[in-house]
Amino acid sequence: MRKKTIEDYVEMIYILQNKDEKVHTNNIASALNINPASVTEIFQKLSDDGYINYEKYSGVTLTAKGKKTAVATKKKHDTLKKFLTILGVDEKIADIDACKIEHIINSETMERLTKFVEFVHQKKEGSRWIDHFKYFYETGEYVECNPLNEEECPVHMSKQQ
Amino acid sequence: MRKKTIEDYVEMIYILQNKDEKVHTNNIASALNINPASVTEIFQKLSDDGYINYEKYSGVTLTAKGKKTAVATKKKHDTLKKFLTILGVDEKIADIDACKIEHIINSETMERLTKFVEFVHQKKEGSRWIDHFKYFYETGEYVECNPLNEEECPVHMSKQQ
DNA sequence: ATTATAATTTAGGCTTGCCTAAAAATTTAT
DNA sequence: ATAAATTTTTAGGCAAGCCTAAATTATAAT
Repeated sequence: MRKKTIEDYVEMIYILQNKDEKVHTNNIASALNINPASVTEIFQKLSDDGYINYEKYSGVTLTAKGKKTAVATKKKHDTLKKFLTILGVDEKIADIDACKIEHIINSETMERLTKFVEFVHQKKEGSRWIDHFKYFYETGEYVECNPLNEEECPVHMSKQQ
Repeated sequence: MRKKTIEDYVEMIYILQNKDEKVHTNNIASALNINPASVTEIFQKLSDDGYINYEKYSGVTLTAKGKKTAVATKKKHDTLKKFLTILGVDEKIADIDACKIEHIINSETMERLTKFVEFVHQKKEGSRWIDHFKYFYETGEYVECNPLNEEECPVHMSKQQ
């Protein structure tokens, strides 16, 4: 599996913290599929860098800095996932890809994607072209509906019936 | 800078090969901003893995396998870049992000993005909602044009004048 | 309270992808 | 054709991110 970034760990601590308050070596180890001994090293590092409060044999909690990073990362993740889902990517795959892309994407790019998701969620026109896109994806045919005769557009017909 | 993948190297060899036929240690080193000594190591590895033909002190050329990988990677890159550009991401940033995403993105996701780009390039309706998106991005306002009165839509008005 | 079990940490090791410095081969200039 | 300059390779080193095995600490069961 891919090497994990600081963001991966902080994000996962954040997620687990909402269940258990204190997060332990083993939780992270099994959640991220790595060896507990490695988690100890990582805890040490995250602590040095000010992301977590760590004392041996007790669990860890996020610092303010850690939480900020976690929230930002999770937000990116969620937006990316939504975005990919809009394009029709399977939810599981969207999740996996979001998890990779969230660490490398430029912030301007992220902003655009975020706006795109917002835009599409404004419904109406959004859903209109999305339907066309899906039809295009499935059939390869690019159909344009006449605004004056939208009811006759094959893309929308099935939905309205 | 980020660690490079096999794909990075193969892709760059492919690009340089179109200019010079034989690609040398130094070309790659300066193009990818790493040490020539490191390129030698990488050449050895790529050769072992069957991506290039390599003989010491002579340059390298791509094998069929190498070329296939290169073309596929470059195609992904170009599509991703186009895709981001459609969303309004600055071209330079789009290039950088494409270069990162191309190595990690799932093939199903890539397929969707590809179709999306094709779809948008079918013009007409594509450009219609894209204009709306841009307007939304810039003003924060979601404006919907009445299909019966499209000429009056503030988003399109400026374009038509 | 003692023992057994489980969790955590330490210690040491491996691989990958880079680096620098020095050696070797090749190319260029005279 | 030889010397100088350049390119390429070799050798050795380093940090990151993981691992296993063994030691330590904490927890649970009797």
